[in-house]
Amino acid sequence: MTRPRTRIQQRNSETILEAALEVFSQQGFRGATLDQIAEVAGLSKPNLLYYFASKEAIHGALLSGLLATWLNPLRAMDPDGDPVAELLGYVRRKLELSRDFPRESRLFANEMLQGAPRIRAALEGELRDLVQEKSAVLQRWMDEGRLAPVHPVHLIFSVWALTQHYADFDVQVRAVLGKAAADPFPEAGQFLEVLFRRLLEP
Amino acid sequence: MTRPRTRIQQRNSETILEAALEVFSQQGFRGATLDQIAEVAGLSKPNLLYYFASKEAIHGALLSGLLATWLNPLRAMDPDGDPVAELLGYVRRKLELSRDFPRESRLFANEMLQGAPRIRAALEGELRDLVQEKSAVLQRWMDEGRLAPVHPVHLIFSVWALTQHYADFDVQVRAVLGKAAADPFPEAGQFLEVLFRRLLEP
DNA sequence: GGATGGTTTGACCAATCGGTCAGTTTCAGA
DNA sequence: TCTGAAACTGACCGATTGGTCAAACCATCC
Repeated sequence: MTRPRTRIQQRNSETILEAALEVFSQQGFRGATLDQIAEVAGLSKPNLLYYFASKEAIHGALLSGLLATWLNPLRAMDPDGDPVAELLGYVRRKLELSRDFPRESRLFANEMLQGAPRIRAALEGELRDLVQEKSAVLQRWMDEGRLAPVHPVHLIFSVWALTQHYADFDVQVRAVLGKAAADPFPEAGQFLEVLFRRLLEP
Repeated sequence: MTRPRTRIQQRNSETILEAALEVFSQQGFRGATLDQIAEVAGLSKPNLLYYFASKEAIHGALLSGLLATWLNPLRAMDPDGDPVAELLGYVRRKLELSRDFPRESRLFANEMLQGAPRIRAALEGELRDLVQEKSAVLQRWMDEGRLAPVHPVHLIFSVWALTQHYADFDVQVRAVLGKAAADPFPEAGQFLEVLFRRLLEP
């Protein structure tokens, strides 16, 4: 919450968070060490702790704001737009997040695997409320016959699962597709569009 | 690989692996400690190391065999069966794995998030080969007009993503659905059947 | 009862963990 | 150029880590 004031504070805080994201997203909270983060950041360990009070504080700084970024694409789904186009747009934006911010996705996944000890409250509050709100919109679209009927909450789950898979299980995806296919995301985008069109077009 | 001989060895080996699964699946390899595992197992730490040479050995014993269990449902997909029924059967069996063995799923997910350092070879070998084989079957079914055309490998990815999501992100699923819905799996099963029917029925 | 081999443990080890602190270096503004 | 605050560091701390080891325990068969 503390706003960096000087240029040095600004730069070093960002450097530390960037390095911490790299390490936390791969090792999880307990598996990551301050020495690793310091080395990646190119700073000394005491210097890290000059900018952040503790390991927990660095992790917390990364997590806070992450959920918001994560939910923005869903929030942007317009109740007054065209149902299929709106949902396909949501899927596309979510997939772009997986492509452009895979480490953030893995940080989130790590937190989930550990039982979400640090963001459970946000899950049961902010996240739940938004899903309920958007589920109601989806349900209305289905009632109006503009979207094929399906369980709206599980529909949202399916968007999350299908898009995050390409970030969290990136190694597996690339291992299966082989080294020939450099970038799996264009294909994934096409596949997901087909999937959700067939699922949802009335 | 060492086969337990006496009854005590049998029992304690199983107890240790059971406890290790509990801890590794939640904390990841680096985050887990032998003390935690020993406490969960109800054994002393030196006694753990009497049965397994090292922490790495315990983790390795869990991972080996896991991939096989994980791929069995896909392996069981019959090239001579009815296409839609075969794939829906695969989805159902995979979802049952998520329901009955969520810790194994999370152990696997943890390994993926870390870049699969210990099973990368198996991913690029055994896993890749099986997916290629089954993709060819799916492609043939599509060519024969018995399955709607779609990228076969990404189709398999989608089965993995959608089913494993209910194990790996269990906390999130339950947080969103609220405490009212005790068991999300029946609904999930129905949703996935609808999804794959609409996607694949010609 | 004694011998034997599998089983268990308390005490211990070096290495690493998150974190502290006294003190030094660097920088911005007057 | 001086000065005070900001930035940085080496050395260090107690706790925890994975792992070792000699000694003790225990069940079984003679």
